[in-house]
Amino acid sequence: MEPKIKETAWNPEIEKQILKQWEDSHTYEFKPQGEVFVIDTPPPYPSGRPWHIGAAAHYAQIDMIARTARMTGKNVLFPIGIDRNGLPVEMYTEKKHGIRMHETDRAEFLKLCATALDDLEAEMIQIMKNLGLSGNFSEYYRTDSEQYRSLTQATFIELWKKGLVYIANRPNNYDWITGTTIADAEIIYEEIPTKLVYMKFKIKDSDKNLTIASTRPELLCACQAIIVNPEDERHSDVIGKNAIIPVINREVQVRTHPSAEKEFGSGAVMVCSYGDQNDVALFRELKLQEIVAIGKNGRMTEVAGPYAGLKVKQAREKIIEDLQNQNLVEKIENINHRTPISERSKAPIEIIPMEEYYLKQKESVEKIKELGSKIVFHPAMHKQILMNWLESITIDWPISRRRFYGTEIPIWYCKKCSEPHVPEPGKYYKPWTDPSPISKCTKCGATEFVGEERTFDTWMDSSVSPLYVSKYSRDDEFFKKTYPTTIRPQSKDIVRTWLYYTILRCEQLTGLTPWNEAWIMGYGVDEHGTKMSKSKGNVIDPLPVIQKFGADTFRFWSASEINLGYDFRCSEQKIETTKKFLSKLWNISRFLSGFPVIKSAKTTPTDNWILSELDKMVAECKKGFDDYNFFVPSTSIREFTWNLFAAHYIEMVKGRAYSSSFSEEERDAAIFTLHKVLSTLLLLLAPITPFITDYLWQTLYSDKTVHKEKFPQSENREDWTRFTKTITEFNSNVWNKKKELNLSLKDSIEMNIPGELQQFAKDLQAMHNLTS
RNA sequence: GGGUUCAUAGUCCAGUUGGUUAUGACGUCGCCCUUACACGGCGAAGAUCCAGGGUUCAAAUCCCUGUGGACCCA
Repeated sequence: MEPKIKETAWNPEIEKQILKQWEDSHTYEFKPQGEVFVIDTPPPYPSGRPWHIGAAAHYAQIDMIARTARMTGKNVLFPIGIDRNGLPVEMYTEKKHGIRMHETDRAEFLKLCATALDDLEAEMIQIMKNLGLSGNFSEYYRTDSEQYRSLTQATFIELWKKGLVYIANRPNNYDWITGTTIADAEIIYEEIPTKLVYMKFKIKDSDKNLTIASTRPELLCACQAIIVNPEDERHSDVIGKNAIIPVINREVQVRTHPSAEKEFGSGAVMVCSYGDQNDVALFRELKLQEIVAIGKNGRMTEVAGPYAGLKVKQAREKIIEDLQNQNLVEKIENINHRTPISERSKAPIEIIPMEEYYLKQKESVEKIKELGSKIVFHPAMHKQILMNWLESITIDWPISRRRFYGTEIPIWYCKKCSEPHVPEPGKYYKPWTDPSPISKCTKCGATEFVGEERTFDTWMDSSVSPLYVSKYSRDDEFFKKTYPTTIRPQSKDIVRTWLYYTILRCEQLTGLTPWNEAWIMGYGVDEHGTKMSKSKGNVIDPLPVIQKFGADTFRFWSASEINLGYDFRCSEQKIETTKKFLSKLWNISRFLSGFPVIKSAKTTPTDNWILSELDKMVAECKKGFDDYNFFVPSTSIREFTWNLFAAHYIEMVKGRAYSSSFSEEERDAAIFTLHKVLSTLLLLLAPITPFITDYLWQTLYSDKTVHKEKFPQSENREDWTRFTKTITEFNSNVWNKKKELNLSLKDSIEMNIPGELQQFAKDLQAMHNLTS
């Protein structure tokens, strides 16, 4: 019989035809019936070219989750969305057009942002399609669409009415480059070289000096207390006395507080509004009157006297100079200071009191711990990231931002009495340009309103993604069937933001968990283990890699390289060598395509042996699939296929399958077993490498797609795996012996088959041409 | 300072509840076209399982201490 498969290698070009076939026959259409499985897909952010190869690997794996669920008979909702709100596109647009957002017409600026996003988004969608994602592309959503933003606004209005939103004037993390308040989660810390200035403070009514070391001398004008450690004997004599602030010449009291470290500087610390978070805590605890020394423009305010109007850095230089001129500096040390900076703009953040909207979260912490404890994490260890974060929440969530490209806060203020009003939920509101939907102030009865100009923190949008995909408030029946959703896949760096905020918001709105499972992935790093970044030049563009090697190769690499939850290395060379496995699978199939498919047969010991090994592997794969850890099935399938099935079994039964000196029954048993193993392998590999498996499945076994099939089950066969070691060792011995004697593999040789292997003797004799 | 986590051949990685000679891949080096595959086959070299201590008849595996890295928090 002529082999059905002619080519000697898998051609990734075929992927395009298969993709079209899936699309034309709506292979992955979701029906909200039976057992449903809903994925809260992370909508990727098109922040620039190229898309991160680690992200592409991540989405390939999310698709494996979807396909795994389908192969266990579930109806899978795998939404595809694009996240389009937030700072990065604003910064990208500013740079691209050489403009400043706050100096540009708002409507004009928004248009430029949207255009920039469209281009980047198109490429992303193309990569996702090429990767073979079985998602719902026909209904892909954008977080800046009217429908999405109206949901964000509606959920805000709901929480507002529940009394969970308030305005407060509080010290805020402020990024003066981007001109906006930022949440704790957006702050990163960097070691920055800075001067630690030892300044001399005169003690009032005494000739004593107290030395205080600080990295922020420009905040002297905002100093309201000096603290020393109560156990620090060096300073016990000045406690309770007043010190005179150098240059400023104002008096402040010296107090004791345990947060003053004896080892740092001189042991005495000045408390200013606000040098760092510890200052904020001390002002609150000691009930000090705050002095606002730095303005929103990043310059010193009037209270700084001669330094008013200078930028923080300039003011620092100037005041150090003045201190030195007046002989008030003891010494200056150059140190590396761990400085909080804005994750986005990389500018040092300032702590400035500002009026912002807050969403209450402190009182939800216990409830979220309870929900969190019920969510199954894959891998389990990453639940700890959430729990640690919950432990450290101290303030409510500031949700307002002074930015343009985001969902507008739907509030109108009465022009007369400033009372805020929220409109009815369900529509998309743009208060900065829309006429007020409120006609009369509920407080004073006035009829003129002014719209809010600020937008929400982008996590306000992202945190309702499970509600959006399950059609919350849009389609009750659909929502009932799909919420809580099944699983949230995401990377581990945004557990404390996206994962946490989603649980918070969904709990506040529905009282339920957003999902039952969370699947947490590590980062993709380069081949040496360092983070990829544009500045280092070690970024790998996924598109050419996928075009060169094909999606299946990329996917199998992703599965076999990434151990769930751990960081993984990306190297083109590794991806290239993965291709060899697909080649192996292809050629095994090519060999089998020369034999008819036989549905049942009376198997021989050799057949029973490989079927028993197959059974064992199926059970192992199941464990991996159950945990959505594709490393487990991909590596065990590869090892079985290459090192047992191809290397030993196929070689052992080749003679029998070609039927030179065997009975018809024996021949059929070999052919039956060969097909049995291959078809099982194709089913197991279908979620990982959907293209090649579907092609081979349809060529060899069916006129229907493999992706409507179910996983094979372990058959609890009699265990023959105890022979594996002896068989492989015997084969190795023969090969070695022939090599020693300089014989070709087909030459005959005289060797004894060990007693244990007598039941396999006929196959072994034919395989090695034994004469004994 | 606290937490999570990691440490196994030149490189990457496996090692389930402790049990003979530590898994596989990449790379390297030999030999080989053998009727599925040279994108292949066979073989070889390459590991003080981070260090020290403890538990045990027995430790890569469990416990303690330390060192080094990654990430998070303060």
